[in-house]
Amino acid sequence: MMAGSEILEEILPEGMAHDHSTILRKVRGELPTDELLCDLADLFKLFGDTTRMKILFALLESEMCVCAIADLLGMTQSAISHQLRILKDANLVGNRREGKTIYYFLADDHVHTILAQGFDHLIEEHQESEEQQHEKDL
Amino acid sequence: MMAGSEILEEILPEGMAHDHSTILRKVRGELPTDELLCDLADLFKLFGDTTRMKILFALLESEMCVCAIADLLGMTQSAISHQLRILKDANLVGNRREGKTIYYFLADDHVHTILAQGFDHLIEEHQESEEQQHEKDL
DNA sequence: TTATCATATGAACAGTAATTCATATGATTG
DNA sequence: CAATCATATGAATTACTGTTCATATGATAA
Repeated sequence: MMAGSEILEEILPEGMAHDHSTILRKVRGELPTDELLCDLADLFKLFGDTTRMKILFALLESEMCVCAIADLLGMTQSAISHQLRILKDANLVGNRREGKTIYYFLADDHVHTILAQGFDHLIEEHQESEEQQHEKDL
Repeated sequence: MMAGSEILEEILPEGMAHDHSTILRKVRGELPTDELLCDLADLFKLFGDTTRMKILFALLESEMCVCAIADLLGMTQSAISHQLRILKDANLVGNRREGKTIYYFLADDHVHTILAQGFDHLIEEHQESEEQQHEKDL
């Protein structure tokens, strides 16, 4: 038993104390490529800003021109324009020109689905914390 | 016609040139509260980092101890520990102790659903760009 | 063409967030 | 108890990101 663990230590690479090789092999095989994981993180990053979140929710209701969004959020036209560019580069929104004004709209349904999913998580989490509060009350 | 637009300009608040009041009223009514939108952005922010994304995908396969994750990602134990704390504070992961080692696991199914949704978007987008490439080829 | 409106953009600045380093905690073993 | 292992944490550093400011572009109307 003691002798066994001594042998184990010799086999393991230095600096690593206990054995995760089995799990590591399994997980390594299932993990997506680095590139895909980065792309995925980059996608979620877009939803990880309050301003962009507000813009997306607004566009969920109706297409809007830049200054309308700026007015709605009480922010600079420039700030909104910068964020719209980021959203457009990621193909989350599109735009069309009508005279001087440019209208932005959601590019596809995925935005709606992703937002809804996040919503669900928040709501369930909120309900859980309410339940915990309830348990404390008893 | 000209007189009409002059009257319009008088009615509109200064600095705002064309009329979005109708759309603004509609959208303002449907927009969630600032607090909810911030919470939602904060949630997505968690998925918006490559390291955390990798950790979550790893835990999707199996619960893991901190040093196994560190080894898997080729990163410092400290870095992983910091990120795990963030994920735990947000209730996305939980942990259990077994002797000296602490195992982390996904807290609920929402993580899986949210990640899958993001995945779908990426894949569809990728397919679209392939189709566009195809069109160019013809 | 000139003036104006709507939007875009680059540079600068400020706030945020991830990693590293050193160290602390907490559990186990001898 | 001392030593070691696994993990956590605080401070410092570095990199990134969002907003602002000034200005540019592009379209329309006079």
